[in-house]
Amino acid sequence: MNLKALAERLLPGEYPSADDYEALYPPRNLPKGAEVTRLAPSPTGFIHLGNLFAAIANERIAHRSGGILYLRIEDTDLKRKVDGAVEAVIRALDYFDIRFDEGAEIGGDETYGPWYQRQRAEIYRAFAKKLIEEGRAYPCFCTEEELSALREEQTAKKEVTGYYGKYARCRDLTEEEIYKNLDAGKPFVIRLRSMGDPEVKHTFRDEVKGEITVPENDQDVVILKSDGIPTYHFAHAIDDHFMRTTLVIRGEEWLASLPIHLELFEALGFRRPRYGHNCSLMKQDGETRRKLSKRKDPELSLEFYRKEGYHPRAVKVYMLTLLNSNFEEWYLKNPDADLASFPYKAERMGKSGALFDLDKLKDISRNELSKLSVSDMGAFLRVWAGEFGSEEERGFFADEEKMEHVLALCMGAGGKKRRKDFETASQAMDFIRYFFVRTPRVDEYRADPATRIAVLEAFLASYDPEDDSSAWFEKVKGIAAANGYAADTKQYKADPEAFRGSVADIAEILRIAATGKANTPDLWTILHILGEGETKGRMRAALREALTEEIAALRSILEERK
RNA sequence: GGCCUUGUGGUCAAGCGGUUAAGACGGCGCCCUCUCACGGCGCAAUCCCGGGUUCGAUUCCCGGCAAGGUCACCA
Repeated sequence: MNLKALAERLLPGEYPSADDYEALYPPRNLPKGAEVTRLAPSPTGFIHLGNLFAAIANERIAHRSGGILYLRIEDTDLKRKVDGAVEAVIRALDYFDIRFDEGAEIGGDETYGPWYQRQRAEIYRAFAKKLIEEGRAYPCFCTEEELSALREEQTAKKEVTGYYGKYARCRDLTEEEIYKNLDAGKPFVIRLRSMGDPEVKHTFRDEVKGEITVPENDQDVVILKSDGIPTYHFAHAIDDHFMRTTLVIRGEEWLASLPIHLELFEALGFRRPRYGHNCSLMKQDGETRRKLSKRKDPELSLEFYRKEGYHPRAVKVYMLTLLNSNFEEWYLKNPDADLASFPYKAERMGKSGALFDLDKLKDISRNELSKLSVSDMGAFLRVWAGEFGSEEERGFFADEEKMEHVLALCMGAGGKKRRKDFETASQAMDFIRYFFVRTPRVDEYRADPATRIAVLEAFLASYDPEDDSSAWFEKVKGIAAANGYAADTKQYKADPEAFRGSVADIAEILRIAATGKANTPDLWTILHILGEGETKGRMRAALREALTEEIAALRSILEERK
């Protein structure tokens, strides 16, 4: 068979030679040990936690080694294209401090571009043509119906499905048959003529999994679709070769197609990059665990974290603790270090899928937020409220000085002991709400209305906004003593029978009266921030409430006596 | 179903033939304390199962089992 003529008929025209391309995309001039990694999303614009997970790994490895991280867009499947998607991906990753050195929409050195696969049609065809000339690829005229019939037949016979060996019908078409099909205008795809035998296994060193065994490929996979666009597999081999990728870190769902890729590199005569297949994020779903899915799990969307108001650094730290088993320990020792200084290692990546743990993320989030300065926290919350908050919440920022005092209190700023009251921006805004507006009571009083009346009246009578913290608390103790409560907890614990309770109970009445909550940061400071008018107003409102309850109680007693 | 991968407390995990089997989150308890948060201390909880190899296996080998992934002209 005249392969040269067949190739010309299938893919007519002059194409640059392999050597031309080698010269066009020369090996990169990088220091020894520098890794070239990439992110190669399809342009759906949707980037989720799983993508971020892999992105962080690729970014760290490239930049730790003094190498290059680039962005390639795998737009070979038209159905997936969404406008503005590439910008969205770049923006989403930038939020987590992931910056590309080159790639689609990045600018900079154009040597290894273009980075949109659709714009690279020529190079794929050139190499497909070369493979046809060498007898390593051939046209296939099978229709989709024929292929699915084949699949059914194989399934029924419990044989491996696919286009291989004796099932690869177009593999041994005669020259005459091929040209007859071509003349009839039948659409065709180009398939690899596989030389492998799946019974033959090779051991392969994966950068994250270690030694793995991989069988040879025997599938005559499609390399060029009928529209002349390459499949992922073919584009991967050509692009990662000519973009001079040194290390492909990708999800372990690709492990199954590794044999195909290895054969492709071999057939093309390319030296293959190293591979690292990372595990995917899992989620507990009833009895079993499964890969986090875009449709079922809102927490997979990066948008979820922005809406909830997780700090990007918290998400990144959590990803890193899952990604590198020694990160957490390192971070514990270097809590203030730049994340970029962590010695990231591919071999320290987990081999098995980690369950996504929201509790852990929340803990990390509390820690990260507590490290922020008051002004950074203010800025973080303001930006969040601007985008996701309510009108009311945006109003909280009107009085900057007050906001600063509130945040300083809730973060324990200036003091020796910092607080960790804030978990996310949305939770924080809710947490500080009572400073700005009177909120409905969320916790119940333990004390009866009569006691509350006595305590609140005594408080109001003795309240002096000029009191400092200790003078103020002395008064509270006085109120406790006057009402049969122990003035300090130790006293109460020593002899619980002797008292109705302790200062803690008195403080609780005042706390709920002022904030609606039984648990808050330091009460004196809160009252100080609220100011004299608001403090008295809230105490009086609580007093009225207690009086109303008491009157109602007395009435019902009266009713019973009648 | 075939093939590949993985299997240490509820979760993330260290471990690389001999350890009281680290640490973190979560849970529980105690201390600190006007509540909470912070901080401190402590407790419960783990080597998937069965065979080997070995003086000795969580660790090495074999066989099960379980979980995950994958079997497209999608990536």
